[in-house]
Amino acid sequence: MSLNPAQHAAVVHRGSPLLVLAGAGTGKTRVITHRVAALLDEGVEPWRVLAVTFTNKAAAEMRTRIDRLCEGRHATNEIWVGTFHSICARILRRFGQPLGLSPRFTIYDTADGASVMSRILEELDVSDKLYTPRGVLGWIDRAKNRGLGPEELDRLGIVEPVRSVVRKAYTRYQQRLLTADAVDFGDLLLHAVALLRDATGPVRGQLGDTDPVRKLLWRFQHVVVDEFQDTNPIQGELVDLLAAHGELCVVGDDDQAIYGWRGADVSQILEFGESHEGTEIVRLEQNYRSTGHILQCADAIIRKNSGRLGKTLWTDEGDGDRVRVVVLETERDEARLVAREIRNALDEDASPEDFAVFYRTHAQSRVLEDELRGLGIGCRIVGGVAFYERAEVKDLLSYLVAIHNPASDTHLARIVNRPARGIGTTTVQKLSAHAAERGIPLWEALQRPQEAGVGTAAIKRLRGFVELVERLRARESEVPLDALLEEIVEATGYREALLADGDDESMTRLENVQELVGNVGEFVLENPGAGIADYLERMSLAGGERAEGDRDRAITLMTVHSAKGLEFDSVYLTGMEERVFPHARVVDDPIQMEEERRLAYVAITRARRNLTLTLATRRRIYGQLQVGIPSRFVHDLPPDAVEGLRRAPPRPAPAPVVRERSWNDDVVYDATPDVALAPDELEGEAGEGITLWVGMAVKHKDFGIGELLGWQGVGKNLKFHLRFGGVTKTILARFCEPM
DNA sequence: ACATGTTCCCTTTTT
DNA sequence: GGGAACATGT
Repeated sequence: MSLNPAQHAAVVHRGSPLLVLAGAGTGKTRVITHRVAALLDEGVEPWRVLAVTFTNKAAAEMRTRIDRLCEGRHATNEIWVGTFHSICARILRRFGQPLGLSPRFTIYDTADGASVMSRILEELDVSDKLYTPRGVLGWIDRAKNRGLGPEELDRLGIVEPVRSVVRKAYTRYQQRLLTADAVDFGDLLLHAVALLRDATGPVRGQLGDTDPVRKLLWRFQHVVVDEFQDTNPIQGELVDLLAAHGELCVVGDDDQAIYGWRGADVSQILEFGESHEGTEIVRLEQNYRSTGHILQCADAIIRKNSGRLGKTLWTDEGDGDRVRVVVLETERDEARLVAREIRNALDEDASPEDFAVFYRTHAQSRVLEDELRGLGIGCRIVGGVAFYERAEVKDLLSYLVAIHNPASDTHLARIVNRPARGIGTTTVQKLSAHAAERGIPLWEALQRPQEAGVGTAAIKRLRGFVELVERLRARESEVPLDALLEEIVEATGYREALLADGDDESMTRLENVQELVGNVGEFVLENPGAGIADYLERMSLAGGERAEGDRDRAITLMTVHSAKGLEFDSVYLTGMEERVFPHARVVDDPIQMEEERRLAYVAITRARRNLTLTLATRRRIYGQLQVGIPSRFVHDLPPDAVEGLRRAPPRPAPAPVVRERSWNDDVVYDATPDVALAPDELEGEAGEGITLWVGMAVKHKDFGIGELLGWQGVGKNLKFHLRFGGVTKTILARFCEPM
């Protein structure tokens, strides 16, 4: 298939910055890969091309597709393709020494950072109720996303006394990480930018410059950035630095910006033209993915946002089936419906990989997984409670870190008594305090425990531990990584301890340990000669993406966020209720609501042929039964593109009786035979009641007439969120009357 | 030092 | 409802 005119224009444009506004399903990756291939065909050397993506999956796919396009004509492996974080890691390992980092520095994940921070907060002696490690790290992360140091926190709008605490914590945290030869995610970007920024002094570098970092500034003749709408300011600066002497092409879709909460700044794509002189803008609007009806729904959702660059997707493939909306009683009914339909389709020879089930938050996945597995449908759950967050996995990975990087106190402290070897918290605390006092790494304090005032019994055990770690450390260079891990499992007594315990939980842990060993084995197979550092980097940056082998016979369950960039024949978008999607936490903030709307847009545009939106009128949230009403996004869908949904006729004002299962809303589900559930599959019973909807008028005897914003609870505890003029109140429904 | 009990907060979204 | 962090008892 040849490129359409817009795609072609984006591929061949040269000589000035290029902004490609690529709507969902318009062949964005195609444009990027063709552009890179064209550059190589024109004689640009592969090592002078950089392609940056947001996720590892996208990077892998891009590389594969570039390889395929170039078919051995070019040394495509010399192209730099990677995520922001992996590219920064690469730069810092090579050139980070002036910043105090060794080439073998460790990348700390959020949990590692939190463990460092919790000690710092203890030292600072601040209230652990007011200042939690993750809370303070949140501020630090926001600062880092914008390239701000400890002294510039006021630019975040952070006020006293929090600012002082965060400033002190931030300063100490950076020192602590540096002495541990470690960086966190934010540092990867921050340090790389600092390095490159320093190299752009008054003495401008040039080709042939001997300074390695200045050479780097000249290296890339072409830089291509994917998903540019999700970049944060520091990433924007990084891109500008790397493309300082080359040509920059950014690709993205302002309508798919969904990471504002993480510091991404849509204005970078909105204002790219202004900030980059001579920018050429190309719009991709022809959609090759979805049916017309799906696109009509997507457009109806997104057009309500303000501040868009504005695109309208179109297809010449026809309208296709209508988008379905199915209203169910409870989240279990919802899950059963999804499971039943997919089961039927699979029985008629559909492929599992064509199905995806989306939800707003991970918490919603459990019931769905339950019901799907109940019908024998294999599920692949993306993200969620990660394998790599299990205690046993973290323990073993901590052994790897501690062996590889003796300076990493936090990992050493984690494993010193794991499995239990009689080195208790008192002992570890004494050693830590001693190490901090003398300004030495914990590892050194461990070797001279008598100086820290540790008792004789503990001293003996510590000696055993130190010898154990040293023995394993010696093995690092002698055996392959997977063999080393096996030795760790044995030599530390980890396996023995789990076996001795013998209960179900320990057996599960043992299985996880086996799985980790297997995973490392696979990694070594794919990357012969890889060491601890390579594996750990993959773990931390790839979020531990697991082997895709089990993918074939399984359907995919994931949050809408993780669905970005993917497409499926049939998509189920579940939990389409107010306060679920859109999430309760954003309904009062118009800015966040726009992001939520973009999220809905992303979800809808994932579907190729079939899209089903489901919602439950009652749902358990935190174990509390909540009454739900159809999401505003459901209301926004164009009636002609949708089935299973009709407006209820206006009703006379009903009596103000409010009981459980006491409302219907103005959206009614038309049961069609293949979709309907048998009565015995439904939880609870039907009942008659009144109609409630957001925006309806409700009267209260003291406050007068208010506008209904939402509600919570059931039965006697049903409460209304009401706006009376400028004030909002939450009032028990039984004190109110509908108008 | 470890096992069991209790409370709390949680739920956005993740490189 | 449920997991993790804390507290208490042996």
